[in-house]
Amino acid sequence: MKLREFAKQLGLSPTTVSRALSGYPEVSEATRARVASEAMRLGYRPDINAVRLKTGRAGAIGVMMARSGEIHFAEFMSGMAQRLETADTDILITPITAHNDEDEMQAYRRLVESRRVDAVIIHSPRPRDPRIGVLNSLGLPFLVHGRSESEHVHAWLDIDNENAVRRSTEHLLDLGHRRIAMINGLRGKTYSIHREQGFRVAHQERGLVADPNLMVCDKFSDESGFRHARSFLERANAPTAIVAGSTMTALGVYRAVRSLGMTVGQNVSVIAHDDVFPYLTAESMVPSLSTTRSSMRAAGTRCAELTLQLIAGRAVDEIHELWPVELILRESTAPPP
Amino acid sequence: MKLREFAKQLGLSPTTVSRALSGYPEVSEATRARVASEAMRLGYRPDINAVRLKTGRAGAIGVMMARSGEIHFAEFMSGMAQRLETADTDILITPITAHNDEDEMQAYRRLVESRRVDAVIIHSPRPRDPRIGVLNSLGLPFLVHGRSESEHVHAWLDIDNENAVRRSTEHLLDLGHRRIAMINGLRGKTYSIHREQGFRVAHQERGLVADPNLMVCDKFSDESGFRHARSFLERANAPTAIVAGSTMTALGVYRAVRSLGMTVGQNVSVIAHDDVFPYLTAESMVPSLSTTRSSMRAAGTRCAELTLQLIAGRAVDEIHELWPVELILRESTAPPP
DNA sequence: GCAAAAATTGAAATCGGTTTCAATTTTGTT
DNA sequence: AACAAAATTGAAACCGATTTCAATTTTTGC
Repeated sequence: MKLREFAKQLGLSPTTVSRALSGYPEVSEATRARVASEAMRLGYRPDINAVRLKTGRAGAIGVMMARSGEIHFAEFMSGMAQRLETADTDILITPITAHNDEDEMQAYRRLVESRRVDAVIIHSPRPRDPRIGVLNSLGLPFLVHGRSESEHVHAWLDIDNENAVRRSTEHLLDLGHRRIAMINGLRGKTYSIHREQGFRVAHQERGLVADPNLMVCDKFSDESGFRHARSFLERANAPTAIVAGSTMTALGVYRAVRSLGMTVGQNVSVIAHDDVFPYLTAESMVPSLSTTRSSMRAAGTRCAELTLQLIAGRAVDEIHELWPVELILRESTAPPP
Repeated sequence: MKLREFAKQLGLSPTTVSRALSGYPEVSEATRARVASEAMRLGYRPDINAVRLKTGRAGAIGVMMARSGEIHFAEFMSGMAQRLETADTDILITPITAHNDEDEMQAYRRLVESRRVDAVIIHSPRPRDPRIGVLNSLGLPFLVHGRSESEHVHAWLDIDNENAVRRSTEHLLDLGHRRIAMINGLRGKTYSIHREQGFRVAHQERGLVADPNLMVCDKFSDESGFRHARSFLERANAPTAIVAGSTMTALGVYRAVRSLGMTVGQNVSVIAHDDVFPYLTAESMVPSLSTTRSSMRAAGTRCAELTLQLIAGRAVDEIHELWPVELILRESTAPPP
């Protein structure tokens, strides 16, 4: 059903009907109500493509998806979707080849040239992330999930990674641990750098120095957790505690500890960052895992909201959110043996 | 840059330029080449919304995303994205409230009425899935990832769940196990029913009967794996082997076995279905996990391809693919003690 | 060399809405 | 009751492409 036809059935002009449905003030309350109820009854809904062509709004937010499996992706998206459900805004997934900035930026250009999205959200930035400059010069609004140190002001939402790791490290130090290892995220990402910073600062406050030999960067996976934990624990002067980058990493760490005949929470303490996945919960691990917690889903919801504000014209330099992280102590952290 | 302007720069009419770019035959090779190279140089790209309005194609495939965390989601999407990268087709995520069919069908109606997608992909169907009838009557092309027994013919791609579980169960029976438990997926889903069927058939072939007390349905998660495995293993007449629904479930099962002072691959055998997640691999578990394997990512890629064919007009009743599942034996399965 | 056929190009209509601007009706004021 | 102001409605232009149909140019056949 088209506007023409629908308007004719109502005995009104397309103009009035359009205005009634889009909530313009210059249409009488009576007609508005009638139009709305008839639209519902007859199932009329404007052709989204015509609306977009005319208004110039794409009605979609783009999300770049690296081809490599991103474990956080589904939760974040699900959070976004929840907010956008009522905003008449779609989520557009654009695939990009992992670790290829040139490719990704080409994809942004395409998106802009073809007016497919009103804004994009980018993930896991690095301190000097070239994407930010490109997006800036393209004039495409964007929100960074994470932070960058780019000279261009940009909207961002990040969790307080530095403080998170600082607090978990302090907790371990308070318990008496002195040799603490850290299995960090991907090298070069801002969040990894912040976490490392938190790790160092916690040591420094107590006049200690974080041992560079006990710090490693890698992707978040069960396998990498296992491999690095094992390598740490087999050393002569093995650490008594491990800070893990994610619950998935912690899983591998637990396994490594067990494989050496030791017990988590007894011989070795473990603490990890938890993005809250419904299928893998820290409290159900054995022993239950102490974590710093921050919901990826909530971040997705909020990022969607902020991006909508961005599109609506809110100033970029007003949009900066740093989320605190909860420290949740469970059984996996205890004084050293 | 608009078509008008771009055409003027080339000294051609918009008509010719449009034809050249869309690959129509009635434009000379020389002009086509010139148009293509100039478009590249000047960065001209048709406004996607205008194209869509005119052609009536939405240029997008819809995917319904339940609000609950779907662990498979990211891998599947990533596979889809890979295929669609070169097809000028977007992926549109539409959020739906989990377990609320009415809501989901309302969402379909909205999608159709506003011409937002050319087709949708639906997941995890049930044998008599009401969504199929609705989509059918709406005239919106759709592909089912999984299968239904709906009276309406529909395009589908599924993995051979029955055979997968049948083979893993046969393997356990061959090893000498006689009390085998199964932790299945969500009750009512077609895949759970097929898996249960495979479990039963494997028993029947050998003149045995699958014990209904050793079969349970639940979501795929570490926690549910633990809970059910524990409940099974604490019984008087405990099973000597467990068939788990996913690697995530197997994780919980492993944990349950250990928590009772037993060892996987010694006191208890475990086999699971593996959808191949990059962050949790069966071979790196300890002991390495025997699995039936089928790549979720590959399924996503193929579903995207089939959906494109569907949009291009391929007959629905031609599109049925049943994928075989690999059986991969590792250390977690061994003869009963 | 010329007519007919084939190849190539362009003018204008169209997709389905939104929005500007003008016209009409209603309300308020004296 | 008469007029100005405010509220409401509608006609027509427009968003930026595609595509029909007609016009022009080039090629072919004899």
